[in-house]
This record gives sequence, structure tokens and C-alpha cells, in this order.
Amino acid sequence: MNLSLTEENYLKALFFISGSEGNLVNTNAVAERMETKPATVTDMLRKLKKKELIEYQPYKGSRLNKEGRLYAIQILRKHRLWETFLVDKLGFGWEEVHDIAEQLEHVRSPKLTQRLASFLGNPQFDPHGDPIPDESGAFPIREELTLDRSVEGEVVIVKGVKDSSPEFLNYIAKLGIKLGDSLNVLSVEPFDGSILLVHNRQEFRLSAQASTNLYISRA
Amino acid sequence: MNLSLTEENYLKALFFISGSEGNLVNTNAVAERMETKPATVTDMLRKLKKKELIEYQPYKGSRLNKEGRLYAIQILRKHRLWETFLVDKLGFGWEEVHDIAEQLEHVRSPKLTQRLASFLGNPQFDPHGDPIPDESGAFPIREELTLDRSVEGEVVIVKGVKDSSPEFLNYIAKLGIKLGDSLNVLSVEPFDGSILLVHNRQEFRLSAQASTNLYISRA
DNA sequence: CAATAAATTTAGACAAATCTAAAAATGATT
DNA sequence: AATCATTTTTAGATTTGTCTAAATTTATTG
Ligand SMILES: [Mn+2]
Ligand SMILES: [Mn+2]
Ligand SMILES: [Mn+2]
Ligand SMILES: [Mn+2]
Repeated sequence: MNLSLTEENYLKALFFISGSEGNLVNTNAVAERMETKPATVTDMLRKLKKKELIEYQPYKGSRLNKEGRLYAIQILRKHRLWETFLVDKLGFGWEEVHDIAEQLEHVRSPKLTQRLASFLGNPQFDPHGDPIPDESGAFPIREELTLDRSVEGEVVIVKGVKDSSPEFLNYIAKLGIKLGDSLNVLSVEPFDGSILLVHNRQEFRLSAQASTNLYISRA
Repeated sequence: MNLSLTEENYLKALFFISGSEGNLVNTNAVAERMETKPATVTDMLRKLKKKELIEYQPYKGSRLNKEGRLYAIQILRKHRLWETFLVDKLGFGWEEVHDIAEQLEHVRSPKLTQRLASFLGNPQFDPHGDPIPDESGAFPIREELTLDRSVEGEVVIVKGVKDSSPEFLNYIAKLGIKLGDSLNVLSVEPFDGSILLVHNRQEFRLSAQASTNLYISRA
């Protein structure tokens, strides 16, 4: 099955909107994510259904079928491998790589993907801590624990970011926090949920909002 | 100036057909190279002229102007850098990389190109020995000497291949000849121009046809 | 449950890149 | 110079991905 760049991006959109439970997806949700019009989405859904990559019933909604989901995951795999390449090998910042990976993910060559993965040491997580599916489409598991769930006195390791927007990434980078860093949770302020912590011997306070966007594991 | 993948490929085609003298190009020649129909080419030439990337007069021919030529060279630079990456870093054979580079060359990010070049050690020549233009579009010079011009007794270094078809590349690779190897020219057969040489202590004969496709420098 | 709002699809149009067939221009040849 | 062959362009379609506006279906709510 050889899809156009546009078709590939629709599959990815469906994958993200649908979530891991494989929910039915609203046409408008796809339109919003693709930054296009609902009418355009309807056309594409009909096309993807004809290619047997999705289920779709007019007015009811759409969802990826097995083949479509696997295709979407392969694109996602390439996206995250390229992001890893850009950060680990070319020295890009984690806030710069998404748009470039958005282009690179569509390069078609299974051998390239396989060799790239191997060149990178078959990484399990990308620069934002997001899981990289393997060739068969299986995702490594990541604890879905966020910093706002931590308790006083705990030492935790930063595992990823929930919000990969350049704004949040830049903010975190400005604080000097990187994946793998350990944070010592001194106290959680009952009033606003903000967290006082020590990082690299430096003490500072993180808002509750920021802490919900940091994936952690208990050290 | 943001061109489509198709437009970029037409610019590259014009660059190659036109040669270093910047000759006028026939519409049919472009059609042949692009594996498309002359009528399609005419449409595209009108479009590229409107974008002020080429000179074009109906029935007379077309050629890149300064801006078009620079654009084509930037694509070519990316193509050759990616080929170098694929061979040097991912371990691909030189006969496998062209089609993948044909896709990668269209990825748009000046910073990526610059970092890739630097990651590769700012190479001057690609895996086939073809010159890689720099950011300003200048090509490193390569001696245009081919093996068929060598004389008996000479020791020469293989610098590149004139014909990069998988057939020729595979043939040369099968003989064990790589860029940078030295060849000792024992004798040139007057009858058919074939060349007897020593390579890695092994003696063998190369046809005149093959020898015209190997760029060399005198050791 | 009928009216209204929201979501979705249909209809009709457009730009890009392509094609085939026909017309026109150019060039070569008596 | 008239004819023939070749090259190139024009005319008219097609496919893909998009849009706006209108129609339709579904959901909400008084
Ligand atoms: Mn990304
Ligand atoms: Mn994409
Ligand atoms: Mn190539
Ligand atoms: Mn190309």
C-alpha cells in the first residue's frame, strides 16, 4: 500500500485523536487537527475507507482498522527516530525537531528506517520521552506518572514531557531540566499545588500546571 | 521562494541537461529526463518562467537563470550530502543510495543541511566521487581525467565514477574497487583499448568501456 | 416533540500536475 | 520555394487535494 503524504498525515491524525482505546473519531476533530475543512475530511475519509484503512459510516464517525493503525504507527516510528537523530547526532534542541521530522517521516525506505534505528542504538524513547514503536508496531511501556502526583521527600527521574509545544520545551530547557535528570521533591504547596524541588543542587518552585506536564519515574 | 517537489525536480533536470556552459535546453530533452510528456514540460516551463527561475521562449528553448541555477544547486547539495550520510554513517552500498537521496533532497531546512554537512565533516565529494557544492553554490574542482586516458606504467588513484548506474557500480564493487584505491596500469591493449592493471596485488583486465567511466588522478 | 443548533455531507468549483490528440511552428530536403 | 518530418505548443480531460455554500442528518432543549 503506497499512500500519498496527505493520506499518511490523515492516518496519523486519526491515530492520535482516537487514543489507545480506538474510539470513533468526529469529522470535525480531524478537520481541526489537520487544519482543514470538514468537507475536505469527508472526501478523504471516503477515500481511506475505499482503500480499506479505516472504518467509516457517514454521520457516525471513523476509526483506523488494523492495517490503517499499523501504517500510522510506522509513520510515527519514523517521526520519532528522526527526532532522535536530529537531537542525538546533529545537536538540535528538542524544541526544533518536530517540523523537520514531519517531513522526514514520509521518506519511504524500510531499509533506511531499520538502519537509522540501529545507528541510533534502537532507542525506545524519543527526545521528548515519547515511546518509539518497534517494526511490528509494539510500543515500549512508559509509566504514565506525572510530577504533580509526587509526594514530599521523594526523588524522581524526569522521563518525558506530556506537552511538547516549543513554549513548554523552551521553558523546561531554560530551567536546565533534561530527560534523565533527578528532582528532589521538597514540598508540595497545598494552596496552589506548586512544587518546591531541588535540581542540580539548586532549589526552585514549579507551578502545578508545569508539573502535570512532566512524566517521571520514582528513583 | 518555496517550490513544490515537482518544480524542484524540473530545476535539477534543467541543470543537468544544460551542462556547465548553460546551454539552451530542448523541451523534448526535459520530457525524456523527467519521464513525462513534452506537453507537460511546456506547462511547467511557463510556470517556472513566471516564477522567474528560468529563461524560456516558446519554440526556442529554456535555461536556468541565476536564481534557478542556485536553487538547483542547493537541491543537488542536499542530494549528495544525504548520499554521503547513507554510505558513511548507515553503511549503505553506493548503488543503493540514489533513490533514497532523491526523496531526502526535498526536505526543507537550511539548518538541517548545514548541520548534516558538518556532521559528515563537510565532505567535498559524495560516495560516487561527485563534487558537493558549498552553501554558496561553488563546486570543488575535480580532475576530469578518466582511466582510459592513462598510460602504461602509471599508478593512479580512483576518484569517482562517471556512470553511477547500479549496473556499473555493482560491477566495480564486485571487482573490489573503491574510491581512493590505487591502480597500477601495466599495459593498454592497442587492439581494443582494454587495460591490464594491478589492484590490491591482483592482476586483471578492464574493458575500455569500463575505463572511460572511472575518474582518476595521477598518484 | 417540535424547534433550533451543531455536525456532517453534498454540490460545485479551483489549482497543480499530468495525459492524449490535434494544431502550429521550425527545420531539412528535394 | 514547396513539401515533408520533427519539435513544440495548444486544447481539452483527468486525478488529487482543497475550498465555499447549501442541504441534510443528528443532537439538544424548551
Ligand atoms: Mn514530533
Ligand atoms: Mn507529516
Ligand atoms: Mn544520486
Ligand atoms: Mn528529487
